[in-house]
Amino acid sequence: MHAFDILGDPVRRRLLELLADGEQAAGDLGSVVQQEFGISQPAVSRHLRVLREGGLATVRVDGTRRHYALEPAPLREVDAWLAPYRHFWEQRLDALGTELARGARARRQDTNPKGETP
Amino acid sequence: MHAFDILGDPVRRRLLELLADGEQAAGDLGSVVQQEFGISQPAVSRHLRVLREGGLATVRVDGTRRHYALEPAPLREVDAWLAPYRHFWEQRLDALGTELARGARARRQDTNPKGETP
DNA sequence: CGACAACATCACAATTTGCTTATATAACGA
DNA sequence: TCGTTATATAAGCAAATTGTGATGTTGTCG
Repeated sequence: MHAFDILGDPVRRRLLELLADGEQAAGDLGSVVQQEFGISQPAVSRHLRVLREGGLATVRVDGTRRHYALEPAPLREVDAWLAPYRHFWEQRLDALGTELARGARARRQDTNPKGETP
Repeated sequence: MHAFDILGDPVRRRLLELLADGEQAAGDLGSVVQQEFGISQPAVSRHLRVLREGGLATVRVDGTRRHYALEPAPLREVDAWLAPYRHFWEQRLDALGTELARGARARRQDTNPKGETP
């Protein structure tokens, strides 16, 4: 299953948002998501499984608890897929952005002269 | 339908890739995608409809042709959703990246090389 | 040992999705 | 006007997804 498919579900997106703050027990993730979406515990468990199988989360077993952690690699791929479109909303920055991502370590001395925020 | 749902389909992702190069007639998009995925014309038409209804593409009618163009706004939202995760793979670059996004104005000299009007 | 807690899996129903074939619509050109 | 081209819509079907209630499976603890 492609990362985009996995991200298609709002429950799973929420789970990933929760995981962005760091490792969380399945039960803790569950209570949040069950409340917010009105779904059952097995439903949450299934979503967690999809995240696992899609490589978006890893589990650490600790006694009877399962601690889930974010695995960023697939998100990175999504980010990479998005790269060619980024210039549509960052038109004048993409050239420099590419360079940046490649490792050019900024010989910047005059960045953001007007101090603007988008 | 959320942008992530729309991006979940490989045919639609391919269509967007083709549209990244600029406006394309439905037929041209179709011939590429039909060949690559072995699907029929109605199938492609349906995918184009999903892109339209999801706000990812717009159509310009020209006689019997329909020219599709990319509408980047939803992709931008996806990009924004991804932002909180980006530091997982760009740890030492994100500070500069932020600064960049805020208005650093690249010494660009090659804008709009083909002289196209949007 | 026995009961409870934390999670996973099973079995099945309801939707949803994506494809195909057939057909409709509309503009063009002879 | 008629046939052709370009594209969309409709009808029907198969497969995948997501949910629920029931039931496992392991640890933990008194």
